[in-house]
Amino acid sequence: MVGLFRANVYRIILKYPGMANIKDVAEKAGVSTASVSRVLSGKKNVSDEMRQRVMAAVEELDYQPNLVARSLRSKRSRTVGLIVSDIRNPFFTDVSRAVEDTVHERGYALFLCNTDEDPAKEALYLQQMQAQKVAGIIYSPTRQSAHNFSNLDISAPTVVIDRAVRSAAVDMVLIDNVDAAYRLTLHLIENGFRRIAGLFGDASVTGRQRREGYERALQESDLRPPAGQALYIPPKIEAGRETALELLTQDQPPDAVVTTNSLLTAGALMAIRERGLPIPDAVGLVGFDDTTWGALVEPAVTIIAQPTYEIGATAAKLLLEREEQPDRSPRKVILQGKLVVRGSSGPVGQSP
Amino acid sequence: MVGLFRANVYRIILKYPGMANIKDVAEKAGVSTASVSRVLSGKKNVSDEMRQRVMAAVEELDYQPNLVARSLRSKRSRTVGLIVSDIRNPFFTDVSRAVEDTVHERGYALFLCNTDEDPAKEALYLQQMQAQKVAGIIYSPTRQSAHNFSNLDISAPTVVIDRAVRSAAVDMVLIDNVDAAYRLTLHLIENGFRRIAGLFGDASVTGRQRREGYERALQESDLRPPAGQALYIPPKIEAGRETALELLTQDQPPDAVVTTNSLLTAGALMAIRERGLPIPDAVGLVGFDDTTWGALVEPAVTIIAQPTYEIGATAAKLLLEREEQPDRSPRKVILQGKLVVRGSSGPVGQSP
DNA sequence: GGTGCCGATGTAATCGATTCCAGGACGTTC
DNA sequence: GAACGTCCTGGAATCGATTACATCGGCACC
Repeated sequence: MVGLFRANVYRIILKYPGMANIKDVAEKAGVSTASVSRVLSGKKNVSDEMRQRVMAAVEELDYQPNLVARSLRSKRSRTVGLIVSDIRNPFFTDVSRAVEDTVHERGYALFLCNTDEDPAKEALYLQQMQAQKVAGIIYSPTRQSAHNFSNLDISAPTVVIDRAVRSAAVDMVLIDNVDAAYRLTLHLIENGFRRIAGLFGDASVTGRQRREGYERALQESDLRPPAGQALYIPPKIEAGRETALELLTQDQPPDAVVTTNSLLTAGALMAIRERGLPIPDAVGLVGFDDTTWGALVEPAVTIIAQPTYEIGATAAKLLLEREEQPDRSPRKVILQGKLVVRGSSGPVGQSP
Repeated sequence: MVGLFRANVYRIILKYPGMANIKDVAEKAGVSTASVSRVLSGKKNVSDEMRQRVMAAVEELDYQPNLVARSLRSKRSRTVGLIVSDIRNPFFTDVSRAVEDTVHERGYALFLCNTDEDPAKEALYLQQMQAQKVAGIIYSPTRQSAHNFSNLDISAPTVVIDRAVRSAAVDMVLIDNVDAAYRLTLHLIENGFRRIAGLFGDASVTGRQRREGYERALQESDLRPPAGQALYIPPKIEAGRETALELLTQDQPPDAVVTTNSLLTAGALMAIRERGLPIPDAVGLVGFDDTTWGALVEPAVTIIAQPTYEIGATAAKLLLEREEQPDRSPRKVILQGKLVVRGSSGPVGQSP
């Protein structure tokens, strides 16, 4: 007797609330589970009476469909995965927010992963997401993966962001990195800087592309990267700081530094401060990404503002569009960075 | 004939690679699916020969278990949900990274949601996560939800972070906000500030607690919040800026401002700059959270550094522990913020 | 040698939905 | 009134795993 009572309590706890399943709803409404499913999935060919009875039962039982069961049977889920190197990079923070907003509007949930630019971690996450049967993946590949993208056997729809890949058979949302870095560097040259060092991220293809734009701008003005002062380094604040410290101690230090992401910019700024050099009079500084701090430091830092929110939102839209039209030909959306001129880039000799 | 051929191609595409299921593995190995499952789940009572045959078939077919099917049957998933107000708040960015690291180590994936402090969105996300059958939820509730936490009928294991809730029946990871704000305010007083304004976030209970610490510190020194200068406002940069601008225009402006999160700190800093007031000589400024920029602006901002990574990691560990021991009594982990003294907080009249 | 236990394996039920298919009711057409 | 199409509904298969239960062989014990 006691045993039975216990069992009942247990059952009640387990069943209530929100634990009713489609069978319970069907019973309560006096219809089949097939009909419940039809009503809930908004199919037509359902009578008004049926619809009402089912909805009443749903209300009464506080029924919530089990999404796991649903995706098992229907072979698709309302979940998308986002793979970035590190969510703490403000660029990816903003992108992730945009992605989440956009997919959420359409009833999708978001898986988030950080790869730390580690191809092994990346491969693992890609596999895990596919095992979870995500509807699609938004993905910022490491340099290695960008190279052999086609070997990655990703079967889920994929949108690549921020970093171009070789394979053309995938949607991409990028900015024109060569052009952005070109404009950024040109701006320094126009303001009178001549020995322009460059700190480029070594983990992704964006570093290479941005270096290309940097070199092109120098070339066109008959300048060259100062020897040993255009370097690929890990995209981390500490690496930026240490490398910049070293540059600034050399015999012929640079009169300006181009950096290609906000972490390197922060590191370089710290180094310049530590050396006690006035910006921009002794050293100019420019970078990428519009961070909170970039506008707050003094002088504020000249940067290329990437349309982060738009990148994330566009990627999410492309992905969900592909759900509808799996065979649509792949698109490559190229957005423009915006040069935001502030105090850190000169002109030389005219700062207050 | 053509039709048949097509069908085969389609099947091949669908099946390969990585599309083998447990039945395929069982057939290839010449055993039952039950045995495959037993081998893969690392159960004992499996012969060596069985293990080898199954593993060989798994290799050969590049089999990956379908996690959706697995969680449907076994009624648990290796996914945890994280619900924050906005991932772009540096506090939550860091926490999310810590959570992801920690759950990933144990083979779990992470769902991320932003509620924008909107109880409706929050309720929706909570429901959605439970429908997805997450293993647990890490959750930073809005003020409203913190109040009626027990009414939320969350059936999944939950760990509340950052913001205490009324119900004691849930794990929590918090910092001692009253004490932190007390120390922060006391520090200003000790440095000679007297008219200390306060900008407190209005969306969460942390704002209230931090105000309590602020008031306590003032009281103990026989001071009071300047009339109309201790305010609850939305935790956004723009709100912080506008409110601070207004404060600084009053007849008797504050000689220092306490802010309770990094967004309000940034806003207040902008306002002080716009008014052309020197920090800390005309106005002192202190806040919460150790952001990149807080150390880079001049003068650098005195703050309470919250142990963000530890908070996230601890919350994740508590959650996964509860998987093992569902009936363990709830724990409340209280961590300490660390006062990081920098230039923005004085002492008055002695800045270089 | 019978009994009982244990370890290894297979068969089949099960999780909770969707979806294929069959069939009944009803209307239309010739 | 037979034939046919359409609309609505329910029964049952299905998705791909886990797991309860049954079976069987071998070994120890009395």
